[in-house]
Amino acid sequence: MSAPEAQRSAPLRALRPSAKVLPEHARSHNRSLVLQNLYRGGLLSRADLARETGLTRVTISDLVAELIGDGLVVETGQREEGRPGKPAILLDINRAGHRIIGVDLSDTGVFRGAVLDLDGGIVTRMEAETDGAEGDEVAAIAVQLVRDLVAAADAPLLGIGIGSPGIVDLAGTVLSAPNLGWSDVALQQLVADATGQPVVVANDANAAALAEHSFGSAVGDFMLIRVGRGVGAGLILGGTPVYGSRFAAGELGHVVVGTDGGDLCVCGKHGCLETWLSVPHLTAGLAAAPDAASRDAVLRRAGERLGIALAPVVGALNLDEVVISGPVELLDGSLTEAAIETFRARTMAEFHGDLTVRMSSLGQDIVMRGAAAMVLSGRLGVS
Amino acid sequence: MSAPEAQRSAPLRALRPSAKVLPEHARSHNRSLVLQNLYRGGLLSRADLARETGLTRVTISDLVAELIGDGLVVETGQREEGRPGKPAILLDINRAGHRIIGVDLSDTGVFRGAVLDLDGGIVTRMEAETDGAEGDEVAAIAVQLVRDLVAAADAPLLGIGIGSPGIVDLAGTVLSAPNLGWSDVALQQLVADATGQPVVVANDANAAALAEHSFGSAVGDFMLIRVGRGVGAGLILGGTPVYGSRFAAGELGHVVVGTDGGDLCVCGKHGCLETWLSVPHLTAGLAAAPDAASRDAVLRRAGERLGIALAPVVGALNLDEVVISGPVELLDGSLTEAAIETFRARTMAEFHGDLTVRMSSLGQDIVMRGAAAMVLSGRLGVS
DNA sequence: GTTTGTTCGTACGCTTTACTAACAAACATG
DNA sequence: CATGTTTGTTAGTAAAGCGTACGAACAAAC
Repeated sequence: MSAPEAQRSAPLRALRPSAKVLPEHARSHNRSLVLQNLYRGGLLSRADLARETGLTRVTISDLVAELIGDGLVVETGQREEGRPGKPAILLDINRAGHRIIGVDLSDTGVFRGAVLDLDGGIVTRMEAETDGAEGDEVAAIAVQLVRDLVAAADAPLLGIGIGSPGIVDLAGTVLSAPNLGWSDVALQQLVADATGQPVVVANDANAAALAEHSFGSAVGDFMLIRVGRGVGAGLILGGTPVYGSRFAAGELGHVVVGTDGGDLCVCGKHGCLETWLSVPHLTAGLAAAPDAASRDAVLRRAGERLGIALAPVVGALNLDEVVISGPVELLDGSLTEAAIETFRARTMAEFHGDLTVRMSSLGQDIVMRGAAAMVLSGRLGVS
Repeated sequence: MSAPEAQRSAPLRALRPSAKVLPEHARSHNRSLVLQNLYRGGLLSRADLARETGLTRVTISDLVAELIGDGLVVETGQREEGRPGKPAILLDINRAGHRIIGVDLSDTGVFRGAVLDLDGGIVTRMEAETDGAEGDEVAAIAVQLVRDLVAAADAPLLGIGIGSPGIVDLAGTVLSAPNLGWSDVALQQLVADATGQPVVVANDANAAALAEHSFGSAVGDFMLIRVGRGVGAGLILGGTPVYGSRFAAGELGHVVVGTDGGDLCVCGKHGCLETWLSVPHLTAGLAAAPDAASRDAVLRRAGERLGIALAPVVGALNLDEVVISGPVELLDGSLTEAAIETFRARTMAEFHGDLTVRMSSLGQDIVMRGAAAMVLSGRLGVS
């Protein structure tokens, strides 16, 4: 869900400077590998981990000892099985011992946040009305919400994740978010200073995509289309989010779709994807429709436009899946069906026929949970 | 340039199995790091490399000794400068001591190959007519061409790179290339068995994109559009090629563009990108045009369609650059101009205004040179 | 009840890797 | 000629993972 405007001089993403790699980096990679296996499967023994990772039992024991020392892993008892041999000591991530804070700044008029457990489950919810505030004022509201959440956490925090609208660079600075009146707001720094916790900030659609990747059922390469006040997308290729050279990847809302005009958009163009698909336009269209059939036509038209926009992107990237996130009552059903039909009619089944298009199952909390997934990914290397 | 059909049950790209990392992997990474710096800058001393990479002089000396032992690096004499201190011994990649073989199978009726030096310069050219052969027969022609090139090489080979039309998986098997009558042809294995050399096979558009990345002026994230008998694309994000989940990334030729119909395509749909942009369609359109003005209109219409197709892709990925490769007399000029204009009219300048669209400067040899770049990348880690 | 085989986790020593510290060689400058 | 600088190399050290070996704990077979 993106802002209609962004600053022209956004910094270029630094090209991978090809840094040296030391053995200790390998160590930290293997540490993450252990955590990933524990995170997914859970309840594995050291010997299981050795088999799973290819590392030796000795190395695994060493890594696990380190992780237990850091409080990230706990022994949860013995495996009770009728197998011969010494019974295994089961390990798991210290799920009860840590919490994550996830915040969603993308809603209109309200900031939503939560204390989450390591599985993305919500422990405590909080909201803060923004009352049309802008700039520093609304930033202060966000910081206060995070402070309240930190105070409400019932276990040590792993970190704080924030999904913000607009363009966000890799340092967690919101380069531009017109809806909040933000321009070059160093949100990550701001919240880190206020709480002393590790903070990750990313675009809300990217966060949502990560949630679908971590907690939803998305596998492989996929794009998440987020429909709300605007239209934005988050993209995950090979397990890694795509940010774009100027951090504006997924800014699809103001791309013109089709060659037959369309409504005038706030950006000045006609036929932007937002003029077909955004929630305000959809609800307006539905309200103006006299009967059920024409309401269905509104939804189908929007779905068709989505399919038209998807075709070249899926063609270029050969995606596995497109996930749609937003109000179910609007998006599920005719709209999604029309999108699929249109997409299929416009691409070659041999290349892209196995693409699946579906609604997200994560509902309203998708950004908060995605923000939590960002923390998991950053702190544990779990993806 | 891709095949109109591909098999339906293409294998899914294996998802990163999250392998363990050993210190020796770090070593090989640092080895590549040294080679990359030498490859680009050239003529650096060990101390220079240490400063450049952040590794110590000791480690660099060790790595360089290994690389000299492998014949990949040579000392090229002392630096003659009026600086105090011991004069530096300059190093460079052993450019004269190695050759690469690059092959382009994407042309109609002829396979083109070359012996190249490490900078992508062409030392010896060869061609082989295919005379409409198909299947195993045409594969044998390709293998023989490679054999002849190997025999013609005047220095030890670093490896063999092949750019093939169609869908190619990571193991170098051509899953599908209708123009050649290929289906599941293990080309890499075939050529490796015939020559005993390291072989890399990839889609021709991906190879071309890599050439533009390595030898051309493309920086950052970009897409290369290859216009020939068909239309295909190669995509490089963050310095790495994008293959797609079923290796069909870049298969844009049979995506329908626009919402106002279009000519009937061989695939059965109307208005595929190929029906606007491919060389056969362009030349046919130009031949049918009565005067210069209407010939220009043909080119502009094609450019517009390209711009329409580009808009959602660039929007989703926030690319820096789009490079077009193909017959200059058709593509450069009105067509490219129209593509740029159309693209700008359909996206937000604030997000994607700094996109550049231009012709490739690598000409006809782009695929062969890209194939050589694949070898460089695979064998030296140079990208 | 004992033996056998299996599995688990750990102790020890070794190899690889890159680092720090120190030093000789070679040059410019005063 | 003495001094300072830069280069490349020679030790010795710390980290990481491996292979081997071993004790502990259990099931199954006799």
